[in-house]
Amino acid sequence: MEARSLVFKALGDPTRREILDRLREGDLNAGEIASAFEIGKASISHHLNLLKQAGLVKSRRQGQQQIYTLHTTVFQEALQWLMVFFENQTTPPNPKGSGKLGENGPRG
Amino acid sequence: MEARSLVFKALGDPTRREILDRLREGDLNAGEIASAFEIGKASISHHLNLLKQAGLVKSRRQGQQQIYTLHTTVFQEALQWLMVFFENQTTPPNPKGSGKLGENGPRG
DNA sequence: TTTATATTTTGAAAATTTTCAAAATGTCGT
DNA sequence: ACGACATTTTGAAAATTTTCAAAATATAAA
Repeated sequence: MEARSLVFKALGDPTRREILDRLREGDLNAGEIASAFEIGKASISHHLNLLKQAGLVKSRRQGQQQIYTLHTTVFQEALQWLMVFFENQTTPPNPKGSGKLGENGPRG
Repeated sequence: MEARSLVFKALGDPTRREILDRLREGDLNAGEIASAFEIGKASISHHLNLLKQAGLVKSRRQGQQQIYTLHTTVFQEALQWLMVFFENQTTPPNPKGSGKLGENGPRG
């Protein structure tokens, strides 16, 4: 599947977002991640695999354990894609400027 | 379902992303949107409904037509959520700074 | 009110996702 | 090689999503 769908689909699940959230505080192995949830290990393993396919996490083996880390590059790409929705948006034909771009519009 | 999952799930489908992309250039009615895709009108109506539930678009009636518009507030919230993954991330224990934040890190 | 146009809702099939239990794989310590 | 532990893969059930055709709804025009 295309990279962008994989990323947004991965982010569309609360369990997977919580996994990412926990990884922000530091790397975790699969067991540590699994024990934070009610669902089984196999299910977590599946979620981890989706996150990996999306490029949102990387994993490395350390002895018996598989250690998962956030991989921020893909987050940035998703971020950029979202930002284009503001920066490149042609001015709509609505009455009264709809350019809700924050304090400074596109290009300052 | 929670707002955040709705938004990311909505963005996880290529058809829905293309709908959003087309709406960037200006408002469109349901028929105009549907005719840009191979799939049936009922299916597009369903996608539009999901986008609406996610808050990514709004619709208004104009005569017989239903006109769809981008609603950027929710984009910004998704954007913010993603940004927190950089700004609030505790420095990882990896060797050599992993703060891949672009030219200027968080807080300049 | 009848007819036409635009869109949504309904009901159902096909496809995908989530989950679990059990089996398989990989690594470590003996 | 063997047993214990950590994790993934497999096979299958349950739940959700995507799609379509047909019916229903809403507005407009005659």
